[in-house]
Amino acid sequence: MENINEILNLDSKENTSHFSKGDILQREGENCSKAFFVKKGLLRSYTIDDKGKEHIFMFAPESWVIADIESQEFNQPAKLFIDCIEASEVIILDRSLLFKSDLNIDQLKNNANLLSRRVAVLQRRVIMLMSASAKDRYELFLKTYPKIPNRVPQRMIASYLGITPQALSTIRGNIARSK
Amino acid sequence: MENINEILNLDSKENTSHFSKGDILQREGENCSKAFFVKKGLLRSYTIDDKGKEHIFMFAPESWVIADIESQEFNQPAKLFIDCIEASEVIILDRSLLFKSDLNIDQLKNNANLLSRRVAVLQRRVIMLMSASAKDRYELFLKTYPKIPNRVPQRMIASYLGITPQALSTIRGNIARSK
DNA sequence: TCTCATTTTTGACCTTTGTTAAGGTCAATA
DNA sequence: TATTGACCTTAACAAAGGTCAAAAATGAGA
Repeated sequence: MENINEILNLDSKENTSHFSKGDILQREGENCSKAFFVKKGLLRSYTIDDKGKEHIFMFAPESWVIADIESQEFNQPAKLFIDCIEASEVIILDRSLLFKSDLNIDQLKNNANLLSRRVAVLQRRVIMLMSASAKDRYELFLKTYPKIPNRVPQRMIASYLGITPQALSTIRGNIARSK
Repeated sequence: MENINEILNLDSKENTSHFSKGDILQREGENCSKAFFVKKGLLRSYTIDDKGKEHIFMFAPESWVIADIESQEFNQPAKLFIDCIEASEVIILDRSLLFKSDLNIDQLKNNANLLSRRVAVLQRRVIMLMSASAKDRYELFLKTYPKIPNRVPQRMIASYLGITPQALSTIRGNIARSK
């Protein structure tokens, strides 16, 4: 993702927005033609279900792009909230840039590569959710995102893994005890 | 996905391969530089875990493309098996076509759209796996893929939903009884 | 430092789903 | 017809994870 700035013809100094911890960049139900490139800090996207429970869909630390691609793709109001876990510097990208502007061939190819990456990550996540126990999912998460756990409260990790904070606490207890 | 043939500069008559029910197009561990466009029939991709249990990652009926994008993206041997649930006619696409050949801008944009669709579908699946009960997942599956259930044994639907065939049978029993 | 709110841990109990095993249906075929 | 094998259903029991509640730990502000 290193040259996303170039890809999108953005001068990062001019286009950077600053947000505080807890600021909400996108709410469920809003129009969501935007994507967010994280220069600094940490964002997350999540849904809230019927029972008011949060389900974290992804974390976006430095240099990641985060957006509600499903809703954008089908021209629907946002299904995901996006907010700041830490104070963050963000470049707001208009989604239309990705497809409708006059990008050159290399830019488009790079674009396709970014999307392929995203598909790859999601493929892994689906398989993990289907086949692995909560404990295995937690350990895989620690391996895959070694820098995130220290920056995120445990209840959010639990939410990302699809379990309750209590279950995660128990799992951590078991792991610690068995060492 | 209607004009994928055109996108990939393929003459479908010359490039179509025929397979029988049960034929395996890709095995775990193989090189997987290929993708498969289904002209007719039904394919599936799946993993087999440590305990020998199958986990179906996706179904691909007519006009879908199926491939192990994760492994391709990271240049690894295939993690997924791909085989035929029904006798099928398939166009075998070389993955390199998607990025390395001299595609024009429109083709590349279409390409990006296909990938966005895929991301969108996977986003929905992840959220579903994290937040919905097995019964809700089954009912959503029926709504989302109304044509597939009749063509697929129930144990495969169970495998796609991430539950055992017995659990699915019980759920179906409950649904039938409550009507 | 003290306080208050938030987060994490722990435990008792419950629900959902997995496991194992048995029996039933149906189609292909000897 | 009898047999085989794949698939589906049912049920008893086990295990994983959820729910509820309360205590302990942590942390940000005054």
